[in-house]
Amino acid sequence: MARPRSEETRRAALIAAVDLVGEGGLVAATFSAIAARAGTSRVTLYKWWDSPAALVLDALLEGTTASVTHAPELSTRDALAHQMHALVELLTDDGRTGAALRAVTAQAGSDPALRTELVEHWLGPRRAVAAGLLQRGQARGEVREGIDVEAAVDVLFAPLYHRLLFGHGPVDDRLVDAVLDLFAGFA
Amino acid sequence: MARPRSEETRRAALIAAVDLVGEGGLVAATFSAIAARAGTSRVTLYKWWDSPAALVLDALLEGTTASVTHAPELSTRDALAHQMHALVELLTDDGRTGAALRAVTAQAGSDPALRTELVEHWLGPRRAVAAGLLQRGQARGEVREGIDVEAAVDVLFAPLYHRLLFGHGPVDDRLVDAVLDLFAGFA
Amino acid sequence: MARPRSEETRRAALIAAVDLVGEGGLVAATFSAIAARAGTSRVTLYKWWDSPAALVLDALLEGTTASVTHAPELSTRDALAHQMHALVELLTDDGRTGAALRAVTAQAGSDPALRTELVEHWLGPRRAVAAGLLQRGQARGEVREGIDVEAAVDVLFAPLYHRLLFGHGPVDDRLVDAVLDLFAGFA
Amino acid sequence: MARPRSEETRRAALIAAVDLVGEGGLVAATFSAIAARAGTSRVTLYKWWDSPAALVLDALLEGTTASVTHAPELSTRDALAHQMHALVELLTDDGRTGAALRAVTAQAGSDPALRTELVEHWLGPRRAVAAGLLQRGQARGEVREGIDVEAAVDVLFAPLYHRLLFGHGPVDDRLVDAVLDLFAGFA
DNA sequence: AAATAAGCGAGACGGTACGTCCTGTCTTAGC
DNA sequence: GCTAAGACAGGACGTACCGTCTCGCTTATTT
Repeated sequence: MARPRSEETRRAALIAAVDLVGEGGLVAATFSAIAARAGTSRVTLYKWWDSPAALVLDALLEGTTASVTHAPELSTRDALAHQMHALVELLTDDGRTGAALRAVTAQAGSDPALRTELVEHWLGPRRAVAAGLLQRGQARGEVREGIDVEAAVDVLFAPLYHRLLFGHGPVDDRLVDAVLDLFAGFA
Repeated sequence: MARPRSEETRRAALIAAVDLVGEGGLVAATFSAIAARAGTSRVTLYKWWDSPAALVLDALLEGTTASVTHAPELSTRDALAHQMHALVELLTDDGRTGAALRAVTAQAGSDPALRTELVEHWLGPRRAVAAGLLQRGQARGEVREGIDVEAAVDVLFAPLYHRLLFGHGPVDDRLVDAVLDLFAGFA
Repeated sequence: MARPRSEETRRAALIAAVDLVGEGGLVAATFSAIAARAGTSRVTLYKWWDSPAALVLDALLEGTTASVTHAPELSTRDALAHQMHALVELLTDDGRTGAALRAVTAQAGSDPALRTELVEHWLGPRRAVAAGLLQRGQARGEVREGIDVEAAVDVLFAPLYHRLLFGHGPVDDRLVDAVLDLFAGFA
Repeated sequence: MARPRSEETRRAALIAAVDLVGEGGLVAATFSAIAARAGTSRVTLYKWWDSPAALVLDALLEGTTASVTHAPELSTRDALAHQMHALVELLTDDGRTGAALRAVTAQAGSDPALRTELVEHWLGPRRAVAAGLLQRGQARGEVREGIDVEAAVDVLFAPLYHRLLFGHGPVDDRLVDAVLDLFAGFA
């Protein structure tokens, strides 16, 4: 019995936010700036999102829902490699997504609510996929039984996020191969 | 030929900054708040540091200069374990340092200048030590010859920083052991 | 289609400003102090006034709108005397207005925008009245035809403002009488 | 047993101050700016002057000491006209002096100490000369006996300062003539 | 069809931090 | 003892954004 939320406004906000992050980092993506660019009212943004970072995260999740892939025919190593390469590509592709993810990641360090969201909706699902692959590998005999699966996921993916954040080395396919080469989890 | 910088003021600022980060994250550590707590002038802070994060980093570096250890009698694995455990302890000890490092790390994601400082003065020296251990290990025959040393350092340490940032799992000695167990760099 | 300006806030600012000028001169009437005393936000003041002096001028204009008087039955000399005495009374009455006018007048010397405002909304209307009286006097034959009306207005009123500013002599009714006695404009 | 005050430094400060006032008004003539331009230390300025305005006034007095003229052969009217024209010339000549005087005058409105200085060392001597001329005129029979001499001085000179401050009309020789024409003090 | 309720743009407002400027005081060292 | 150099606390400046608050218009449902 009331007017429904305007989808048009919502999309305009998401696009404006990601654009602004791409141009000037998360600092540039203030509610004021997003509202101005999206042609909406600031109050509307406050109503639907807690912070600019939450808005960017929302955009991020919307833009990359189809990242969970099924490939039963691949070996565990190849499947993991596939997922890692996909992440690398995502982070380095057009810059937009990488910049947005880096911004949100950084902000999460000083915003517990955002961190929870990020872990729950971004990191969690991706970790679950990787953990699933490792467990499937154990069932198949391709992965050692005794390993700490959670730690293994960290060993495989943390280097990528780590370099994304600090920029002390490139995030590329060579890194993925090197990490897999140094991973002692395979049988 | 002029009044020298007040060391007292400087220390008060460092302490106030770290305390504030511990209490309310980097958001709480504004120059205004630091100045108020340290009993100094805001302008003085602007004069000596570029941002609150830079100030916190300064405090961090000052508080942990003696982290580079020599232990030639240890095996490469034990030496690396030692360094990793030391990092874990640092991050979990009183909470202060961990919170500060998390804050600075996060902020580095959206502050290139800070990132440079952080990589140069915090991450760099620690990575150099680890890389040195790995190379010494290669000379000793304890570490495989063909590995990518830089990537190896990432594989070993990134999981710790990763969990520090996202909090999706504990940063403890068990994690260190699990990571070392999954590290395929040893001969 | 938006929240209307708060008249309450506006009045509080005007009162606070005049009070502060009365207590400590225009130096004391900073936007910070006015905001603090009026219980408003500093930013709101910046939004509506260019400077504390402009705010005080606003208050001045608001407080003395009814100064233009009609008295067709008076002679030109008496009408001018009336206006001059009214100004004297205004400047010496409670001290508030005199102090405010002195402050604004002084400030106008180093603030072109304020000077324009002051001339346009304070000095101008009052000069126009006086000039009107003189011209009416010329039509009536009470004032010499050949005089420079603008200069005459200066001769009559400048001494009052001059003494207000420098305080080298009293601004009182005796001065008004003396000035009129020394004015050679009457036929 | 001590180093004497540096005359060189003093002159540099005076020149710098007047220059700065000429360029950007009294607002631009801060102790900081004067010190920087004069190549002296700020503290030295604090030691010798109370405020930038006092410094400018000092320069003003120094530059125009020779303005008191003797001319016994002139009529009272001509002598007064001479003094008034001299003032007009001073205020309009190169702009430097006029700007400085206007600035100091304005500042005097909100600085009692400066006002005292200004009245005592600038306005007072000039008023005394004019008053002296009027009294000499009374002795000679050129000036009416019954007039208020102080008020007369105001009537003659206030219009010049008034226009200088408000800029509502030109300060020129025509004004001087008009004022003298409207002055009813002559016998 | 009208009433109702929420969505929304516009903009005012108090609040807080920003980064800068100047003040007045101080400390140190050179002349 | 004058001076230059510069550190420091303090306070105002003008700006930006935040989060909240009226407003009044628009847009769907729901009686």
